[in-house]
Amino acid sequence: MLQKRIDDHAPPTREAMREAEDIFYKHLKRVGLKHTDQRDAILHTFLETRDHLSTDELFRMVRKKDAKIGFTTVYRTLKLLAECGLASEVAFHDGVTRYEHQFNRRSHHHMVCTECNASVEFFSPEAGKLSEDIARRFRFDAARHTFQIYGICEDCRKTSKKPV
Amino acid sequence: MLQKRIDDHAPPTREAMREAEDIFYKHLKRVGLKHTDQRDAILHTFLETRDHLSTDELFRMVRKKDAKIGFTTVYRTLKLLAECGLASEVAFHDGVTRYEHQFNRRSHHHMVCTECNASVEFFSPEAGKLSEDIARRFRFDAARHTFQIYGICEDCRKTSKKPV
DNA sequence: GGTATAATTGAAAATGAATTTCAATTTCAA
DNA sequence: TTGAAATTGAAATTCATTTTCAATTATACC
Repeated sequence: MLQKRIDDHAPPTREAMREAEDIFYKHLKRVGLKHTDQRDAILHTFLETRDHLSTDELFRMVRKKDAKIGFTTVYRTLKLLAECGLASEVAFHDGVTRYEHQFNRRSHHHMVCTECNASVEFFSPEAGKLSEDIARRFRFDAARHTFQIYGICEDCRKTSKKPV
Repeated sequence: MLQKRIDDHAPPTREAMREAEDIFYKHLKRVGLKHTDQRDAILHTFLETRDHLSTDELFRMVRKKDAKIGFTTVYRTLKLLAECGLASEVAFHDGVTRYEHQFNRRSHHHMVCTECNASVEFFSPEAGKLSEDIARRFRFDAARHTFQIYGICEDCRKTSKKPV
Protein backbone atom coordinates (compact mmCIF):
# COMPACT_ATOMS: atom_id res chain seq x y z
CA MET A 1 0.00 0.00 0.00
CA LEU A 2 1.24 3.37 -1.00
CA GLN A 3 2.09 5.70 1.81
CA LYS A 4 3.09 9.28 1.41
CA ARG A 5 4.54 11.62 3.91
CA ILE A 6 4.41 15.35 3.91
CA ASP A 7 7.44 15.93 6.05
CA ASP A 8 10.77 14.25 6.34
CA HIS A 9 11.09 12.16 9.37
CA ALA A 10 14.63 11.67 10.59
CA PRO A 11 15.49 8.37 12.25
CA PRO A 12 15.59 8.71 16.03
CA THR A 13 18.85 9.91 17.55
CA ARG A 14 20.58 7.81 20.18
CA GLU A 15 19.36 10.39 22.64
CA ALA A 16 15.76 9.95 21.57
CA MET A 17 16.08 6.18 21.75
CA ARG A 18 17.31 6.37 25.29
CA GLU A 19 14.50 8.68 26.23
CA ALA A 20 11.95 6.30 24.78
CA GLU A 21 13.52 3.36 26.57
CA ASP A 22 13.29 5.32 29.74
CA ILE A 23 9.59 5.94 29.26
CA PHE A 24 9.01 2.31 28.37
CA TYR A 25 10.93 0.78 31.25
CA LYS A 26 9.52 3.16 33.80
CA HIS A 27 6.13 2.07 32.62
CA LEU A 28 7.06 -1.60 32.92
CA LYS A 29 8.34 -1.07 36.44
CA ARG A 30 5.19 0.80 37.37
CA VAL A 31 2.95 -2.07 36.37
CA GLY A 32 5.31 -4.75 37.72
CA LEU A 33 6.64 -6.13 34.46
CA LYS A 34 10.13 -7.08 33.50
CA HIS A 35 12.86 -5.86 31.22
CA THR A 36 13.63 -8.35 28.47
CA ASP A 37 15.73 -8.49 25.36
CA GLN A 38 12.71 -9.12 23.22
CA ARG A 39 10.95 -6.01 24.44
CA ASP A 40 14.10 -4.04 23.81
CA ALA A 41 14.43 -5.28 20.27
CA ILE A 42 10.79 -4.61 19.52
CA LEU A 43 10.91 -1.10 20.92
CA HIS A 44 13.99 -0.29 18.87
CA THR A 45 12.61 -1.68 15.67
CA PHE A 46 9.36 0.12 16.21
CA LEU A 47 10.99 3.49 16.78
CA GLU A 48 12.92 3.17 13.56
CA THR A 49 9.77 2.78 11.54
CA ARG A 50 7.72 5.37 9.82
CA ASP A 51 4.14 5.25 8.73
CA HIS A 52 1.58 2.92 10.16
CA LEU A 53 2.43 -0.65 10.93
CA SER A 54 0.20 -3.59 11.57
CA THR A 55 1.33 -6.05 14.21
CA ASP A 56 2.26 -8.45 11.48
CA GLU A 57 4.33 -5.90 9.61
CA LEU A 58 6.27 -5.04 12.73
CA PHE A 59 6.68 -8.72 13.45
CA ARG A 60 8.31 -9.23 10.06
CA MET A 61 10.70 -6.38 10.67
CA VAL A 62 11.61 -7.61 14.12
CA ARG A 63 12.17 -11.09 12.81
CA LYS A 64 14.89 -9.81 10.51
CA LYS A 65 16.86 -8.71 13.55
CA ASP A 66 16.12 -11.69 15.70
CA ALA A 67 14.39 -14.65 14.13
CA LYS A 68 13.52 -16.15 17.47
CA ILE A 69 11.09 -13.44 18.50
CA GLY A 70 7.50 -14.55 18.05
CA PHE A 71 4.43 -12.82 16.77
CA THR A 72 2.72 -13.01 20.13
CA THR A 73 5.49 -11.11 21.84
CA VAL A 74 5.36 -8.37 19.24
CA TYR A 75 1.61 -8.21 19.64
CA ARG A 76 1.86 -7.91 23.41
CA THR A 77 4.69 -5.41 23.33
CA LEU A 78 2.79 -3.20 20.97
CA LYS A 79 -0.03 -3.11 23.48
CA LEU A 80 2.43 -2.11 26.18
CA LEU A 81 3.84 0.62 24.00
CA ALA A 82 0.37 1.92 23.41
CA GLU A 83 -0.31 1.87 27.14
CA CYS A 84 2.57 4.18 27.91
CA GLY A 85 1.87 6.47 25.00
CA LEU A 86 4.84 5.57 22.82
CA ALA A 87 2.55 4.05 20.23
CA SER A 88 -0.97 4.76 19.24
CA GLU A 89 -3.54 2.87 17.31
CA VAL A 90 -4.78 4.15 14.00
CA ALA A 91 -7.87 2.66 12.39
CA PHE A 92 -8.23 2.96 8.64
CA HIS A 93 -11.43 0.91 8.44
CA ASP A 94 -9.85 -1.89 6.48
CA GLY A 95 -9.99 -4.46 9.23
CA VAL A 96 -6.40 -4.18 10.41
CA THR A 97 -5.22 -2.28 13.44
CA ARG A 98 -2.14 -0.23 12.82
CA TYR A 99 0.22 1.48 15.16
CA GLU A 100 2.42 4.45 14.75
CA HIS A 101 4.95 5.75 17.18
CA GLN A 102 4.26 8.95 18.92
CA PHE A 103 7.74 9.62 20.13
CA ASN A 104 9.11 13.01 19.27
CA ARG A 105 6.59 13.61 16.58
CA ARG A 106 4.36 16.52 16.11
CA SER A 107 0.79 15.49 16.41
CA HIS A 108 -0.46 14.66 12.96
CA HIS A 109 -3.42 13.22 11.19
CA HIS A 110 -4.42 11.23 8.15
CA MET A 111 -6.15 11.48 4.89
CA VAL A 112 -7.12 8.08 3.58
CA CYS A 113 -8.10 7.40 0.01
CA THR A 114 -11.01 4.99 0.02
CA GLU A 115 -10.13 3.98 -3.52
CA CYS A 116 -6.49 2.90 -3.28
CA ASN A 117 -6.09 2.93 0.51
CA ALA A 118 -3.15 5.29 0.30
CA SER A 119 -2.76 7.43 3.35
CA VAL A 120 -1.28 10.85 3.56
CA GLU A 121 -0.27 12.43 6.81
CA PHE A 122 -0.83 16.04 7.52
CA PHE A 123 -0.30 18.34 10.42
CA SER A 124 -2.85 20.49 12.05
CA PRO A 125 -2.10 22.23 15.31
CA GLU A 126 -5.69 23.41 15.17
CA ALA A 127 -6.90 19.88 15.68
CA GLY A 128 -4.87 19.61 18.85
CA LYS A 129 -6.29 22.84 20.16
CA LEU A 130 -9.78 21.69 19.28
CA SER A 131 -9.21 18.49 21.19
CA GLU A 132 -8.06 20.35 24.28
CA ASP A 133 -10.93 22.77 24.21
CA ILE A 134 -13.54 20.11 23.86
CA ALA A 135 -12.05 17.85 26.52
CA ARG A 136 -12.00 20.74 28.95
CA ARG A 137 -15.59 21.53 28.21
CA PHE A 138 -16.71 17.99 29.00
CA ARG A 139 -14.28 17.41 31.87
CA PHE A 140 -12.59 14.69 29.91
CA ASP A 141 -9.00 13.76 30.59
CA ALA A 142 -7.90 13.60 26.96
CA ALA A 143 -4.93 11.39 26.24
CA ARG A 144 -4.90 11.54 22.48
CA HIS A 145 -7.08 12.16 19.51
CA THR A 146 -7.42 11.08 15.94
CA PHE A 147 -8.52 13.11 12.99
CA GLN A 148 -9.02 11.36 9.72
CA ILE A 149 -10.35 12.50 6.41
CA TYR A 150 -11.71 9.95 3.97
CA GLY A 151 -12.09 10.63 0.32
CA ILE A 152 -10.62 10.11 -3.10
CA CYS A 153 -7.09 11.21 -3.84
CA GLU A 154 -6.11 13.14 -6.92
CA ASP A 155 -4.53 10.15 -8.66
CA CYS A 156 -7.59 7.97 -8.28
CA ARG A 157 -9.84 10.74 -9.48
CA LYS A 158 -7.78 10.93 -12.64
CA THR A 159 -7.64 7.21 -13.33
CA SER A 160 -11.31 6.63 -12.57
CA LYS A 161 -12.15 9.01 -15.39
CA LYS A 162 -11.15 6.25 -17.75
CA PRO A 163 -14.00 4.05 -18.91
CA VAL A 164 -14.59 1.07 -16.65
CA MET B 1 -22.13 -0.04 27.04
CA LEU B 2 -23.06 3.38 28.24
CA GLN B 3 -23.69 5.93 25.55
CA LYS B 4 -24.41 9.54 26.19
CA ARG B 5 -25.70 12.14 23.87
CA ILE B 6 -25.30 15.85 24.08
CA ASP B 7 -28.24 16.76 21.94
CA ASP B 8 -31.69 15.39 21.59
CA HIS B 9 -32.19 13.47 18.45
CA ALA B 10 -35.75 13.34 17.23
CA PRO B 11 -36.88 10.22 15.39
CA PRO B 12 -36.98 10.79 11.64
CA THR B 13 -40.11 12.33 10.19
CA ARG B 14 -42.02 10.55 7.47
CA GLU B 15 -40.63 13.16 5.16
CA ALA B 16 -37.06 12.37 6.17
CA MET B 17 -37.67 8.67 5.78
CA ARG B 18 -38.89 9.16 2.27
CA GLU B 19 -35.92 11.29 1.43
CA ALA B 20 -33.57 8.63 2.74
CA GLU B 21 -35.38 5.93 0.79
CA ASP B 22 -34.99 8.04 -2.27
CA ILE B 23 -31.25 8.34 -1.78
CA PHE B 24 -30.96 4.63 -1.11
CA TYR B 25 -33.01 3.42 -4.04
CA LYS B 26 -31.41 5.82 -6.46
CA HIS B 27 -28.10 4.39 -5.36
CA LEU B 28 -29.33 0.84 -5.87
CA LYS B 29 -30.55 1.66 -9.32
CA ARG B 30 -27.30 3.32 -10.19
CA VAL B 31 -25.29 0.23 -9.36
CA GLY B 32 -27.84 -2.17 -10.83
CA LEU B 33 -29.29 -3.64 -7.65
CA LYS B 34 -32.85 -4.36 -6.71
CA HIS B 35 -35.45 -3.02 -4.35
CA THR B 36 -36.40 -5.60 -1.74
CA ASP B 37 -38.52 -5.75 1.39
CA GLN B 38 -35.53 -6.74 3.46
CA ARG B 39 -33.55 -3.72 2.39
CA ASP B 40 -36.52 -1.54 3.16
CA ALA B 41 -36.93 -2.94 6.63
CA ILE B 42 -33.24 -2.60 7.39
CA LEU B 43 -33.10 0.98 6.17
CA HIS B 44 -36.09 1.92 8.31
CA THR B 45 -34.81 0.25 11.41
CA PHE B 46 -31.43 1.81 10.94
CA LEU B 47 -32.80 5.32 10.58
CA GLU B 48 -34.75 4.98 13.79
CA THR B 49 -31.64 4.21 15.76
CA ARG B 50 -29.37 6.53 17.63
CA ASP B 51 -25.82 6.08 18.69
CA HIS B 52 -23.45 3.63 17.10
CA LEU B 53 -24.57 0.20 16.13
CA SER B 54 -22.58 -2.87 15.31
CA THR B 55 -23.91 -5.07 12.53
CA ASP B 56 -25.00 -7.55 15.14
CA GLU B 57 -26.86 -4.95 17.17
CA LEU B 58 -28.74 -3.76 14.11
CA PHE B 59 -29.46 -7.36 13.16
CA ARG B 60 -31.09 -7.95 16.55
CA MET B 61 -33.26 -4.88 16.12
CA VAL B 62 -34.26 -5.84 12.61
CA ARG B 63 -35.09 -9.33 13.75
CA LYS B 64 -37.70 -7.99 16.13
CA LYS B 65 -39.59 -6.55 13.17
CA ASP B 66 -39.09 -9.45 10.83
CA ALA B 67 -37.60 -12.62 12.22
CA LYS B 68 -36.84 -14.00 8.78
CA ILE B 69 -34.20 -11.43 7.89
CA GLY B 70 -30.73 -12.87 8.25
CA PHE B 71 -27.54 -11.44 9.59
CA THR B 72 -25.85 -11.55 6.22
CA THR B 73 -28.49 -9.36 4.66
CA VAL B 74 -28.13 -6.80 7.40
CA TYR B 75 -24.40 -6.91 6.96
CA ARG B 76 -24.63 -6.36 3.24
CA THR B 77 -27.26 -3.67 3.47
CA LEU B 78 -25.18 -1.75 5.96
CA LYS B 79 -22.37 -1.73 3.43
CA LEU B 80 -24.73 -0.39 0.81
CA LEU B 81 -25.93 2.32 3.16
CA ALA B 82 -22.36 3.30 3.80
CA GLU B 83 -21.70 3.40 0.06
CA CYS B 84 -24.37 5.97 -0.56
CA GLY B 85 -23.48 8.03 2.47
CA LEU B 86 -26.52 7.26 4.59
CA ALA B 87 -24.34 5.43 7.10
CA SER B 88 -20.79 5.81 8.11
CA GLU B 89 -18.36 3.64 9.95
CA VAL B 90 -17.03 4.63 13.31
CA ALA B 91 -14.05 2.84 14.81
CA PHE B 92 -13.67 2.84 18.57
CA HIS B 93 -10.67 0.56 18.64
CA ASP B 94 -12.44 -2.23 20.41
CA GLY B 95 -12.51 -4.67 17.54
CA VAL B 96 -16.06 -4.03 16.39
CA THR B 97 -17.07 -1.86 13.48
CA ARG B 98 -19.98 0.37 14.24
CA TYR B 99 -22.21 2.40 12.00
CA GLU B 100 -24.17 5.52 12.60
CA HIS B 101 -26.61 7.12 10.28
CA GLN B 102 -25.66 10.36 8.68
CA PHE B 103 -29.04 11.35 7.51
CA ASN B 104 -30.16 14.79 8.60
CA ARG B 105 -27.56 15.02 11.27
CA ARG B 106 -25.08 17.71 11.88
CA SER B 107 -21.58 16.41 11.53
CA HIS B 108 -20.45 15.32 14.96
CA HIS B 109 -17.63 13.59 16.67
CA HIS B 110 -16.81 11.38 19.58
CA MET B 111 -15.05 11.28 22.85
CA VAL B 112 -14.37 7.74 23.95
CA CYS B 113 -13.45 6.77 27.48
CA THR B 114 -10.73 4.15 27.32
CA GLU B 115 -11.69 2.99 30.79
CA CYS B 116 -15.40 2.23 30.49
CA ASN B 117 -15.80 2.52 26.70
CA ALA B 118 -18.54 5.07 27.08
CA SER B 119 -18.76 7.42 24.16
CA VAL B 120 -19.98 10.96 24.13
CA GLU B 121 -20.84 12.77 20.98
CA PHE B 122 -20.00 16.37 20.50
CA PHE B 123 -20.32 18.89 17.74
CA SER B 124 -17.61 20.92 16.24
CA PRO B 125 -18.18 22.92 13.11
CA GLU B 126 -14.51 23.82 13.32
CA ALA B 127 -13.58 20.23 12.59
CA GLY B 128 -15.63 20.31 9.43
CA LYS B 129 -13.97 23.49 8.31
CA LEU B 130 -10.59 22.03 9.09
CA SER B 131 -11.40 19.00 7.00
CA GLU B 132 -12.41 21.12 4.03
CA ASP B 133 -9.36 23.33 4.24
CA ILE B 134 -6.97 20.44 4.40
CA ALA B 135 -8.63 18.48 1.64
CA ARG B 136 -8.46 21.50 -0.62
CA ARG B 137 -4.81 21.98 0.15
CA PHE B 138 -3.97 18.41 -0.86
CA ARG B 139 -6.45 18.18 -3.73
CA PHE B 140 -8.34 15.50 -1.94
CA ASP B 141 -11.98 14.89 -2.66
CA ALA B 142 -13.09 14.61 0.95
CA ALA B 143 -16.21 12.60 1.55
CA ARG B 144 -16.24 12.52 5.32
CA HIS B 145 -14.04 12.79 8.32
CA THR B 146 -13.78 11.46 11.83
CA PHE B 147 -12.52 13.21 14.88
CA GLN B 148 -12.18 11.22 18.03
CA ILE B 149 -10.77 12.07 21.40
CA TYR B 150 -9.65 9.25 23.66
CA GLY B 151 -9.21 9.68 27.36
CA ILE B 152 -10.75 9.08 30.75
CA CYS B 153 -14.16 10.41 31.54
CA GLU B 154 -15.01 12.24 34.75
CA ASP B 155 -16.83 9.29 36.30
CA CYS B 156 -13.94 6.90 35.77
CA ARG B 157 -11.49 9.42 37.15
CA LYS B 158 -13.54 9.56 40.33
CA THR B 159 -14.00 5.84 40.77
CA SER B 160 -10.40 5.02 39.96
CA LYS B 161 -9.37 7.14 42.92
CA LYS B 162 -10.66 4.32 45.10
CA PRO B 163 -8.04 1.76 46.11
CA VAL B 164 -7.74 -1.07 43.62
C1' DG C 1 -50.13 -11.86 -17.15
C1' DG C 2 -46.13 -14.88 -18.29
C1' DT C 3 -41.18 -15.69 -18.75
C1' DA C 4 -36.23 -15.30 -18.82
C1' DT C 5 -32.44 -13.28 -16.61
C1' DA C 6 -30.00 -11.61 -13.05
C1' DA C 7 -29.90 -10.23 -8.36
C1' DT C 8 -31.10 -11.60 -3.57
C1' DT C 9 -31.31 -14.17 0.39
C1' DG C 10 -29.70 -16.52 4.46
C1' DA C 11 -27.67 -20.60 6.50
C1' DA C 12 -23.48 -22.45 6.75
C1' DA C 13 -18.71 -22.47 5.95
C1' DA C 14 -14.47 -19.94 5.55
C1' DT C 15 -11.39 -16.39 6.64
C1' DG C 16 -8.20 -13.99 9.26
C1' DA C 17 -6.90 -10.67 12.79
C1' DA C 18 -6.78 -10.61 17.57
C1' DT C 19 -6.37 -13.01 21.79
C1' DT C 20 -5.61 -16.77 25.07
C1' DT C 21 -3.39 -20.96 26.72
C1' DC C 22 0.29 -23.39 28.65
C1' DA C 23 4.70 -25.58 29.43
C1' DA C 24 9.36 -24.26 29.24
C1' DT C 25 12.34 -20.41 30.07
C1' DT C 26 14.00 -16.14 31.95
C1' DT C 27 14.14 -12.16 35.09
C1' DC C 28 15.03 -10.12 39.42
C1' DA C 29 14.76 -9.22 44.32
C1' DA C 30 16.36 -11.02 48.40
C1' DT D 1 22.13 -18.61 44.34
C1' DT D 2 17.49 -19.31 44.68
C1' DG D 3 12.59 -19.11 44.41
C1' DA D 4 8.55 -16.65 43.05
C1' DA D 5 6.67 -14.40 39.41
C1' DA D 6 6.75 -12.81 34.81
C1' DT D 7 7.88 -13.98 29.95
C1' DT D 8 7.97 -16.32 25.81
C1' DG D 9 6.22 -18.32 21.58
C1' DA D 10 3.88 -22.05 19.22
C1' DA D 11 -0.42 -23.60 18.93
C1' DA D 12 -5.14 -23.33 19.80
C1' DT D 13 -9.09 -20.42 20.25
C1' DT D 14 -12.16 -16.76 19.62
C1' DC D 15 -15.04 -14.00 17.15
C1' DA D 16 -16.23 -10.34 13.80
C1' DT D 17 -16.31 -10.30 9.11
C1' DT D 18 -16.74 -12.12 4.62
C1' DT D 19 -17.71 -15.61 1.11
C1' DT D 20 -20.22 -19.51 -0.85
C1' DC D 21 -24.08 -21.58 -2.89
C1' DA D 22 -28.63 -23.40 -3.74
C1' DA D 23 -33.20 -21.79 -3.44
C1' DT D 24 -35.96 -17.70 -3.97
C1' DT D 25 -37.41 -13.27 -5.74
C1' DA D 26 -37.42 -8.84 -8.47
C1' DT D 27 -37.49 -6.71 -12.85
C1' DA D 28 -37.45 -5.95 -17.81
C1' DC D 29 -39.40 -7.55 -21.79
C1' DC D 30 -42.69 -9.64 -24.31
